[in-house]
Amino acid sequence: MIKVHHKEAFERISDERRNSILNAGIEEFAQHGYEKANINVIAQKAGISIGLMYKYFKTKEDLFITCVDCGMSHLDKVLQNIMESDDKLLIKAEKLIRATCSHSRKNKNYIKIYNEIAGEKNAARSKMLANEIESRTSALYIDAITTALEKGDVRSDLNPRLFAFFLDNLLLSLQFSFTCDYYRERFKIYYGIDVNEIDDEEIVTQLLKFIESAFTFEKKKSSEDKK
Amino acid sequence: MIKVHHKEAFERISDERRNSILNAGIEEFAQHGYEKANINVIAQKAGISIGLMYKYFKTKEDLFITCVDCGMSHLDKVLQNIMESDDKLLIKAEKLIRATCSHSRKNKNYIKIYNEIAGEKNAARSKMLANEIESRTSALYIDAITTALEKGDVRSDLNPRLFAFFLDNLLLSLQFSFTCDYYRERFKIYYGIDVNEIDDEEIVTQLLKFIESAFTFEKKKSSEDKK
Amino acid sequence: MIKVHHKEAFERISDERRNSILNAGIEEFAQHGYEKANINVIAQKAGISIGLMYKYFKTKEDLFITCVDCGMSHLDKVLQNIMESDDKLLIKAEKLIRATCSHSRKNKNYIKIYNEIAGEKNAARSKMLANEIESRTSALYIDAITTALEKGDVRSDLNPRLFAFFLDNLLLSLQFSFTCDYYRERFKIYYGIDVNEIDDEEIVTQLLKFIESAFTFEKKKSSEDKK
Amino acid sequence: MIKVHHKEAFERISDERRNSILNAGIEEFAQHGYEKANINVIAQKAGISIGLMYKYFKTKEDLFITCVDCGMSHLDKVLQNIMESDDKLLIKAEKLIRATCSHSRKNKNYIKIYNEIAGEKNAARSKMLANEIESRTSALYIDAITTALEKGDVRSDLNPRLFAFFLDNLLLSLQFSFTCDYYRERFKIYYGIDVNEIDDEEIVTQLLKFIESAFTFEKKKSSEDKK
DNA sequence: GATGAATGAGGTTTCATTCAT
DNA sequence: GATGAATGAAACCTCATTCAT
Repeated sequence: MIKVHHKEAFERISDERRNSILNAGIEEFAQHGYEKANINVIAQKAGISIGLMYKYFKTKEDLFITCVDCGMSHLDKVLQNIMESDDKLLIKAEKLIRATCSHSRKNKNYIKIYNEIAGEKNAARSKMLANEIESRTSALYIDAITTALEKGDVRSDLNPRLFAFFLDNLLLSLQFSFTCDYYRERFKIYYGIDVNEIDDEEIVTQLLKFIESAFTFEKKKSSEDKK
Repeated sequence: MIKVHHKEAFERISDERRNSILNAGIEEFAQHGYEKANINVIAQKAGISIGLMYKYFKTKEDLFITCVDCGMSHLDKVLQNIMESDDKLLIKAEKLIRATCSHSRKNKNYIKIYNEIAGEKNAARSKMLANEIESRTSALYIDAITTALEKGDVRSDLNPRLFAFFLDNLLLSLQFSFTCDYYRERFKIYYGIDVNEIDDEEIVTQLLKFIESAFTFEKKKSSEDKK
Repeated sequence: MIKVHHKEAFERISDERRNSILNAGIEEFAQHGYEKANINVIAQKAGISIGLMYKYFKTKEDLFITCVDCGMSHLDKVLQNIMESDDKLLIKAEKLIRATCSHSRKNKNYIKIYNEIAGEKNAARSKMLANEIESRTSALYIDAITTALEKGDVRSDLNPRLFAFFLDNLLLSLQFSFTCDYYRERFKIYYGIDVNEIDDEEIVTQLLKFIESAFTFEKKKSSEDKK
Repeated sequence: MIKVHHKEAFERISDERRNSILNAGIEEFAQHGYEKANINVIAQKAGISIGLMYKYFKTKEDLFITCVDCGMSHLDKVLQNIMESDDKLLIKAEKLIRATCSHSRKNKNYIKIYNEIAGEKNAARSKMLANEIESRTSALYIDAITTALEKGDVRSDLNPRLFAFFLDNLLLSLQFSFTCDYYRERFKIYYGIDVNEIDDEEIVTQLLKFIESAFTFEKKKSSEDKK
């Protein structure tokens, strides 16, 4: 489904070399952002010649997208695991929050690259990337909520697509707050403490409360609803 | 309080020219991002020579930050208005959501610039920008929630700083979804419809539900907690 | 005799302003060298507008030459005083050495400007400057030596013009060693101590010995010449 | 011992190209001085692209210093040869003077570059360059004089470091007088004839006299000291 | 006379991409 | 397949000089 962004040659190389290239690329793109990342440096870090790099990827952009795909597939696996269980929605939510915390702390570069594409200025590329990255996740969330809705596990008046969207927004922002410079500083301003000096438990608890209530609370219809 | 990032000469010019420069800068930075934005183009759009541009700003970075400050002050005024009222927290929240929608639709470039700094890779600059931009907003949110907490208007077991943080995360993500290419596409994937082809009312309603419940719901302690 | 390098207007201004301009120019040119010196900065330091600066001088070059002339005239006065006395050559030499030391220590910027023109790359400008600056000095030296030669005060086989040249070379190098970065470091390498941490007496004594002998020694022709 | 100022790539190229670059650089820097020298012109003269130039040198400054080192090493070899002989000091001096004359006439650009660094305004760079360039020479001179002193070949009351310094000053000034515009004109003013229209013999003879006497003469202590 | 805003050519440096070997 | 030397367009920034007021 997802279009590949590398030349054929890239498929014929050893896993070791492939990983070495992807890791070098991810590191460089995460550290400096797309524009300032330097392909020649990536090739050097990966231990291959720049000429060979261009045997594997037609452009810098293709290398970038391939790195993005690689980073995102990691995240995807985590989600997939959680979402395919039989847990109730709120159990899943808790798992998601915990997974978000630990994954963000362990894989900062993946998140940084995610943050980089969140700033993408090119409409066409945005479209392509969003579809590659968000389709599966969004479907998982929407399905889970829809199911919960059918089972009566959540309030009946919620729009599953929008609630899925809100939920992901919260997780997305949290991810960035763990890894990206601006978001980290912003978190510190809100919470008062640097994200690296806290125990995640308080955040998990509070965010879970926030989500849990949002999903389960339902106003009594009777009285007056703004009228 | 906030350090200025322009030379004195910039203060001596006519409002017309100042705005022309800021608008040209905001447009260029919003469209292309910091790295690819071209100072010569900005000068041209603003109708001044490049030499003069450097009489006003020492570096491209300074011009950028000045544009950021300009864009952010607009947003700030909107917030200030809403938050200084006597409304209850949830009324404020509703106003905030509505303001976020309309402001985002009207001032796309400001939001795009905000998105640009959210991707900042330089730690020092991130710190500086976050403090310039988030300090006031966060204080307003935290205060409002704390007050509501004291009045018993919201659930008693919430952490005001974190709930403020979550609230802002939702609004932030919403803003970006209205304006930034990647987020817009992501929104479309979740909601099914492009953000430009919808009426905001459904979003306002749903997000308000989400927030309202999160803030007011309180589980009965006694009975069964999980179990 | 010396061509002026300023516009008429420069002659009509007050001494205070003239000095302020010259001092600002001398400082800037001494500190940064001709190429990197900034006329706008000089005008600022001098407390006048850049427009006015160009009412006084047609070009940066003219301002520079005027500053040079000003600085050199100071040195000239010192020399004139010493050389017009009735002292014997070696007495004059000692006075010259002492004057060189003290003048260099007190008027670093003049010497630095002198050093700047010693590096002049433009042949025509070099010619003009050298004639403005060296003519009088050289004449004084050559005359004094010629006179001493006639009186039998110095060895009979010296060429007065060349010995004057050598003498001035020694004084020139000494001046630079007191003030110019490269020469100062070079002095330190030779002498072992920074020029700012020494008493001049040892230098005066030794240089005087060097010169005195050079001027007065005369090998006996007859006897053994190297044998 | 001396830090290199080029990138590795510069070491891997052919002698022909290396020389072509160095010569182009030396010519440009000698002709126009550091500030006005144009890297693009150097690259063009050397027959390479500007991009490649920057593969060899990180900055204009590094290219300059490399050119300086190259030029200075030539001079060094000449000196080394003369100073390592068993000749008496004055024989060495004569050889030095003659070598200075002929080397200066043949390698004007090296001397012009030397003159350029003698005008260096940056203290740190001055220090570095002086130590790279003057250390060896000064040591050779000081050693030779010290040895002569021990053997009784020179006057017993001279300070070897200062006399070495004076000697080098004379040679330095002579060098510049052969090649640098300002010094050349100054020489003409002193000697009456352009340095390019004379036979060096007179200069050699006279300078040797000057130095010889300075080094060997010793006043009788007893009799009259001044007065 | 005096101002200083305005100009714009020009120089250093970066880096994606090509191609001969 | 693999190399890495080579290219050159493009961007930021400086500053001598002009000129309208």
